Amino acid sequence: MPKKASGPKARWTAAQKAERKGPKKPHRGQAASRTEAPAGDRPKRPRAERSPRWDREDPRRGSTPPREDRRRDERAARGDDRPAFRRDDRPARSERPSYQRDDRPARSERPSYQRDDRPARSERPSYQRDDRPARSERPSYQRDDRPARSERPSYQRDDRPARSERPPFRRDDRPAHRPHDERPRRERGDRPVRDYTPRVADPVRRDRHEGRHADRFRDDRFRDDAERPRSFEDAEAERAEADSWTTYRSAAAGGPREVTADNGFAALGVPDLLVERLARDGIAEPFPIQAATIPDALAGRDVLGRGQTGSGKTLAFGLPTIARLADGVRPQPKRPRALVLVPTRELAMQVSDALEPFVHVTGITHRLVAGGLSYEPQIKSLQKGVHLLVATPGRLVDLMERGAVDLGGIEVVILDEADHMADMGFVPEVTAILAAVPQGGQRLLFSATLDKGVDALVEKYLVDPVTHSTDDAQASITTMSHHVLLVDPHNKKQLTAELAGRDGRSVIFARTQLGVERIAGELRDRGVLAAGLHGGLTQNVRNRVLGAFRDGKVPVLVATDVAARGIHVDDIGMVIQVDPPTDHKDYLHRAGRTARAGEQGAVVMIALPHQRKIVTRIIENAGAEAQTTRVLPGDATVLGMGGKVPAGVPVPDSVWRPIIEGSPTKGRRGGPPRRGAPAGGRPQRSQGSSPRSGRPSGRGGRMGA
DNA sequence: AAAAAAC
Repeated sequence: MPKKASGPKARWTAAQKAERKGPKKPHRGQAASRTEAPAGDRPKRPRAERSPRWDREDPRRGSTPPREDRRRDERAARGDDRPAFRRDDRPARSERPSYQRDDRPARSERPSYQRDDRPARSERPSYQRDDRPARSERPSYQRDDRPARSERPSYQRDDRPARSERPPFRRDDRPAHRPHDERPRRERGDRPVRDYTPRVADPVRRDRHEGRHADRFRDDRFRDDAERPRSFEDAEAERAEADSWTTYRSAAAGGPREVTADNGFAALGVPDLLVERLARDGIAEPFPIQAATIPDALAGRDVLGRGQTGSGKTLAFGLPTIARLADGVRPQPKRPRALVLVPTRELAMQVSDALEPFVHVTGITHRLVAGGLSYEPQIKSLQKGVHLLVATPGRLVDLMERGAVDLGGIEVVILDEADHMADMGFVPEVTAILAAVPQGGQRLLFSATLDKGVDALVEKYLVDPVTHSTDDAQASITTMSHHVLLVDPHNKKQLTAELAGRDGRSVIFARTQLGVERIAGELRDRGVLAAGLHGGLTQNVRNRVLGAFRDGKVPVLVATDVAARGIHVDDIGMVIQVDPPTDHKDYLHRAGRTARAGEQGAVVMIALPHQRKIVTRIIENAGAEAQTTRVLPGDATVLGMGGKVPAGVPVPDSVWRPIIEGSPTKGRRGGPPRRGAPAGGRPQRSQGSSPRSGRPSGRGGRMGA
């Protein structure tokens, strides 16, 4: 085929043109070939070659193949297998329907309404009929770009009652929720720390706090000397006076209390709002660990805090963190600003509850994130935005993987029971979490037994930490008495029952989940109302058991080390250990369930003769001094410690089962559960079968070991 | 070495 000559212009003669045209290569649009051969003359193609569409017998089409098919046949006859859009036998472009002009984007590129396959207009939902007003003309709720209803905060779901119908706390204009700069300065919570220095030197305030001169108060405000600038000496003198006064006030605690901001917490730099909230609970003076760590924590430093069990560590890290979060900066969705990591779910709940009043009073938000609880509330409040997260590691990592939380906004991380969180079992999750947190944020590590175990974490994630250790005071150790009771194996169950049968609350620690179940059952069989607590139970049961113990419905809690750390229950008079703890740290934590915050308490180690050595060494390492006594059930030593010989009549199922299992409607389906069988919150780890499915008293074996 | 920590 001659190409266009590049030299002097050659022109075709008419004959040449006519020859060239021929049937071989007709011009586009001329469609010579279309009329060339009548359909009937062509050989019939084998069935397989025909258009599949045509093969479907459509009665409407009659016997003549449609035009396209005819064309294809003609092309095939010519041996022309070029694609349709390259062929020259189609009608002129302008003659063809728009969808055959070959210049529209591929179907997948076209907007849905140009794909030619949408249902008829009347079949389409109203928002797809293309006749609604322009987006900008439509009301906001018809713009189709707001998040799904379930994703929106409650106040944007369009179904709440009118503002005037709602209770005041749902009207969304409470101080904490007003934009930061519209709030009065007093409520902004962004004043620098030094603004929180005690105002004890103000005589007007002092009068008010003392409750004297109540009727003079208004006048006093305008007294000259109340306004007069004070000299440094004046201030110091008045501060000293006020200090002695606060001491007096807290010593004389009891009865309705004045709400005052002038106490030891204010002196540490704790914001007024928090100090006042503390005072409302009668908490006026910080514990040593709080006094030691709060100023550094408020200053933003990394802190390692080691304080006795029951010495108020939760507030030591909680107050400075809350103070920091109360700066008016609202968290973005899914991006909490601070994180408290704890090793057990119960402790997470306790920490969350303990911080609640202070979170509330500062108008910030916090959220418990732990396993065994439903995902939805946790995910929803994360989505909504929350300042402070109190979490167990497993669930938090889970939520990270689900994309429900982004730790990129975390400013403060607290590891409660930090040495435990640095244990092998926790390390993968804890490091995953710490790696997801921005570097350079504040880190607070607390534990009663903070030791070298955290060194690796400290090295990697902390910057110039300051260590505060207050154990030399040995506060809890001294209000606690330690005993080793040596007993022969065949007497161990009876001895345990007698100690547990004492008046008041006791906790019994055993080594394994099976041990817990067995001991709790054996105690009930001897007439002591006891309930087991361990990680093999559903969270429901765990909550109920701990709740019943806290409420006093069950006086004896039998637990694994799940309850060894941090769990606070008032007035536990005795800790009984039927299995020796792993090490001196576990001993201290178990022991620390009693003698909380200055109370008295006894720690009893029940040891078989062969355990004497190991047990003595553990207690020695713990820094305690124990009395070792050989005992028989019912002897003077046991009774002298408050032990009582139990009735020996089994506690009826009807008494203990409802306490532990709750209402039958909420319990497991399919009839009563096997007695004592762990409910299996985590199937892969729960114990396969009941440790004591038969009559418990019919089983031999020692307790423990 | 057990327990804890996610479904």
